[in-house]
Amino acid sequence: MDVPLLHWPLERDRRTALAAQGSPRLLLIDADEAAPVLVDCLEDWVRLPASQGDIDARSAAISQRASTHVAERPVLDPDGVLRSGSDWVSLPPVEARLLESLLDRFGAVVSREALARSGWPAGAPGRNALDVHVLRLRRRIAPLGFVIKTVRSRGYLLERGTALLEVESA
Amino acid sequence: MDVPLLHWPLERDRRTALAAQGSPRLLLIDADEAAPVLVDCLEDWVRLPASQGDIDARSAAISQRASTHVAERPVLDPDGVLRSGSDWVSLPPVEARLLESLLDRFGAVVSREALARSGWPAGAPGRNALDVHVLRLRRRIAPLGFVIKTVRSRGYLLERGTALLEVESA
DNA sequence: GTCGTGGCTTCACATCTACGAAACAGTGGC
DNA sequence: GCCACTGTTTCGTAGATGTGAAGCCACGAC
Repeated sequence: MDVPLLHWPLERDRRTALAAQGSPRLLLIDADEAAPVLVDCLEDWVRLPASQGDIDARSAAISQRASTHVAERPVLDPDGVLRSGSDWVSLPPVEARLLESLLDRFGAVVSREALARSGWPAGAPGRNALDVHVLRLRRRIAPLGFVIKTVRSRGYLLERGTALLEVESA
Repeated sequence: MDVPLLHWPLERDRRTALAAQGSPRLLLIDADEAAPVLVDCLEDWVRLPASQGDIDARSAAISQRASTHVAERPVLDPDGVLRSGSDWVSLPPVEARLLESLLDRFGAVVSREALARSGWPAGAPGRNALDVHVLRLRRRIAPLGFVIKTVRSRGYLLERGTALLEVESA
């Protein structure tokens, strides 16, 4: 709901990071700074000084757009392409099957056993294979704004990322 | 290209009309007027008095969004001429048939097998012929701003190129 | 507290396959 | 003969999958 406010051009890197992960953001620019070039619909800017009302209005507009543009859950088409909004990534066969399971129970826990069965119907390979594929899957879907949470000793759970916080500490 | 400017709330009806037909617009609101609630991505507003620079910046952003939102795809003549806007390229027979398939499923994956069938209805030549023709097709359509993405082990996908960084070699 | 262990994460590596790209050659129209 | 179109060979590279090992962390035993 809250749209992160950041100063422009001071927090240029943060803006780039947010844009890359498809998160909404509102740029606050100084009185004498040139207007930034917007990169997508999830961004807006206000020139300082600005009233709280204006800032709130623009935040609300961005939030609304974000909810229109970014679906609650992604869609996995039969070709292994995972889509969310206008973004997409292609998933290799094993990961596509894993994600299909997670998507069937979006927001709920899927046990490791169930995941392994859907990933390898003919029987799982080594014990570690599932872990590694979950790791790879996590990295692949991160740009779309989704995360796979671990529920220790229970399984995994797919949900939307919290979008607002993360700025990379490199 | 030009985004209509209209006064808010004076031209309320005009705004409604433009919104209804999906046209972009920029609202100019008086200093003491509350910020309007935006209805879609093709709208923005500035509080008066505003610099021409700010107005231009927001106009440009709206224009850009408008062009992004319109799922523009190229058109393929029966003669093998591919058109997009005012640009066109002529495609040789095999490549024209390949592109026709990709265009039928614009934005979605087309399998290599399906492509091969449409390119060579009588039967595909060597395994590599498709790769080479996709390569040639890519180079041919690049100037029009379209790209063919590879979805490994699944097929190919036609979509619009991302950036507008026109490289015109004279 | 500390220690150990199971559960999970991450990296490094090996293998195999799919794809990309250049270079070359044959064919046919003009 | 020149040139566009087509197809083939060949080589290089990036992606997909699996395995082993190191490390971190929570939690219970002590």
